[in-house]
Amino acid sequence: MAITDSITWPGSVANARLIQQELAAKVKLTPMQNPVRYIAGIDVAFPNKGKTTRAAIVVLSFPSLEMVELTVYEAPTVIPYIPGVLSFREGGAILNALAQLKISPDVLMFDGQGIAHPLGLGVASHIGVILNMPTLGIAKSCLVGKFDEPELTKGSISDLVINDKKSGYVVRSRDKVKPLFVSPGHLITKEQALQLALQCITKYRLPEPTRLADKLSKNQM
DNA sequence: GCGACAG
DNA sequence: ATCTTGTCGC
Repeated sequence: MAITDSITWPGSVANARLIQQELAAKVKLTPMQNPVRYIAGIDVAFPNKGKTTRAAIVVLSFPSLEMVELTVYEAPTVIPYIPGVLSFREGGAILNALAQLKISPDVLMFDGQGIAHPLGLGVASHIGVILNMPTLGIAKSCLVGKFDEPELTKGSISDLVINDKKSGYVVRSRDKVKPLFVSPGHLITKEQALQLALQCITKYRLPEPTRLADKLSKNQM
């Protein structure tokens, strides 16, 4: 798919936060209008002791969840992991990987947060605003917010509350596993993000898009 | 000052 | 996240 934008390190964490603040103001949680035919799963791994940044993307048909395309993009790692500014570490490689895609997905699912972020701009929201397309975040742990532990059975859900606002959901995707943190990224409602996540969960903890992207990023396919 | 902290 | 093999639990 055609990508014209890029993400580069702003020089400091303070500058990164300023940019996040600007972009966060552009996030729209309006209902996704078009039907989802293709959903992409995106994840990034750091092999070679972290020296290499490898972004992996899989495109699945929806709701059948059949893999129809996959791509990987590698580059030297430039930014260390700093909580809160993850998208600047992974964003560049993700955009380059997306540019290699032949099929244009209708929505992008990320391994990380959407708006459930200190400044309201997790990696899913950041990429969504830049590309002006629907995105959602599926994180494996909590970054910000309060929540009641969901029941231990698969399908149990509780609200993720940030600054007294219901911003996303905590989802038990399998019996007795650590819950997932679902939040909308851009151009999608939190309810739609939850429904998409639920429709992509099969027999594993992670939903198919990010589960397969994770495997691909680690050369396990 | 202290603790928390996506991947 | 990464480095790593087998192994315990459902």
